[in-house]
Amino acid sequence: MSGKNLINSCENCENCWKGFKCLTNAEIELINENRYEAAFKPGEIILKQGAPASNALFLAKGLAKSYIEGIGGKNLIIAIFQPGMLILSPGAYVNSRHAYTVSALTPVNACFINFDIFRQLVRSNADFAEFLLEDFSRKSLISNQRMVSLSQKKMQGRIAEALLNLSDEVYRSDEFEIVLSRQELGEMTNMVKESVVRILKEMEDAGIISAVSSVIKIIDKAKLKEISEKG
DNA sequence: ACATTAACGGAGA
DNA sequence: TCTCCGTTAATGT
Repeated sequence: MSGKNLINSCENCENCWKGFKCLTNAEIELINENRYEAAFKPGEIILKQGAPASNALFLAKGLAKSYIEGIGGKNLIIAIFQPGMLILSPGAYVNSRHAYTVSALTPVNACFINFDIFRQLVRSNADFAEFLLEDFSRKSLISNQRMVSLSQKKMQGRIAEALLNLSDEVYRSDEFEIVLSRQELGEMTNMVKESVVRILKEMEDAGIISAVSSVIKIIDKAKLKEISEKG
């Protein structure tokens, strides 16, 4: 960790969580005074599954993955977090433990805010609370949908969905340099890395994508969508 | 339709 | 050096 290039205030943070727009100046000040920003290198653990959840976390810079350390040492990647996103461990309101591990995929800056402060704002500001509810609900919907995909789609469909997701939501481009390894792509789509390699090659041979090491290019997006939807 | 295993070369620590 | 990654092919369920 290093202490370079930290944000000096919430007001001038371009990547602040949109929920903070609901706060009064005094409440923003409260957040700012209780904010602990830290920098992480790729691969470093930001939140550890099972450890006490005493903070709300905001990603100010970089990309991070959340994953559940499952059975037999197998990981399941839950989500990719981007700047501006709230990372509030679902366990925070339930058992005060992190339900999943969050680690940095790129250099990351993250702001920690004491959960008691966060909870205080939820109680005192209804708009803030409602925004949080919407944020949480949206993540829940996505999670449920992913459960269906992982359990009902075949490998091609799962990979297609993951690639479309990365293209549309994370990189916002049809050509991107993926920060995930083939192993991690497998942890996202519930398959072994060998299968990931094989499916990517099949799709490449079919002219749907190009995947040269970490640079992925979507050539036939319509076809990829079809594969994703058909399962 | 998948996982597993083995084998190999390369990158990086 | 050792470990992780990407890749291919053969084999197992």
